[in-house]
Amino acid sequence: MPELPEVEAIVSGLHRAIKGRTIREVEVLRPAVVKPQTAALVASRATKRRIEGVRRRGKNILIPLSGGYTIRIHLRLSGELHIGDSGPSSRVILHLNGSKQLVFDEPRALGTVHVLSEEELAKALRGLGPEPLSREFKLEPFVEAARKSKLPAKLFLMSQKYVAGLGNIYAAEVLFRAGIDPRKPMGKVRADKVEALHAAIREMLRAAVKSVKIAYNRRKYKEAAGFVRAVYGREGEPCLRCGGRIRRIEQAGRSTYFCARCQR
DNA sequence: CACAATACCTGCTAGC
DNA sequence: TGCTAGCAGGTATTGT
Repeated sequence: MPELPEVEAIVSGLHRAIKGRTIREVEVLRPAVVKPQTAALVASRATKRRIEGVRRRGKNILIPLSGGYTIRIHLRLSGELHIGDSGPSSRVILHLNGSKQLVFDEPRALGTVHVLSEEELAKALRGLGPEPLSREFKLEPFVEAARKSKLPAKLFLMSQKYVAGLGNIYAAEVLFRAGIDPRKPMGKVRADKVEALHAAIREMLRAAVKSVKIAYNRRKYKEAAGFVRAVYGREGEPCLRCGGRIRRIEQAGRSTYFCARCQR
């Protein structure tokens, strides 16, 4: 379900709600989501620890605890994280003081919850590219990495290596904005288009974070990213720019939507 | 090393 | 109605 803007909205809501609380008990209902760790390890590392904050790195949700360990949650495709009641797809429940509980729901059980030492965390996040909304996301290194890459443009963005946080929807949308064919090897994309891509990533994500936060604050989780969709999920429909048909192709087993006339 | 294929899971929906 | 095929906002691991 979530890409950077959705994760950011979840994180900022949770930060306000649970910072400073203590974890009374950890309930792992589906051990598969903590693999390769065990329920016992996760519980022993997190129980009786204080939550120091909630933050985001790429699509990872990070909850640093007193004592040096950090909870790392990845929602993958269908994970959700909220304060409130558990249900049939709840996989992990963190019981907090003040009779609140933080519930990790994941119908497909692809998402993960781990409790990591500083060293393990560094290793888990190694290889993640810069945060697109931070100063670290500089134009020059991005252009240079692009020039050297043979990956199709869409996979370049999805790899998380050159910029963190884009997923299937935003990768497609941003390529449409920059007028880049998702199949084109990144190294063959003209430099001015790579620059346009860098700008589009920042602009689009900044706007998306803003609107998704507003939507989440109103508990409207469904329509959150709706406004960005110029191409995603619009196979056969007219391109908003030229009127041509939006196409759907498959890349690395995932759907890619684009306008073959506007993206070259 | 780069890159492609596959594994990991379950639920929903469009079309017989 | 009931079944099936296809698809899902992701990434780690395995294979070439």
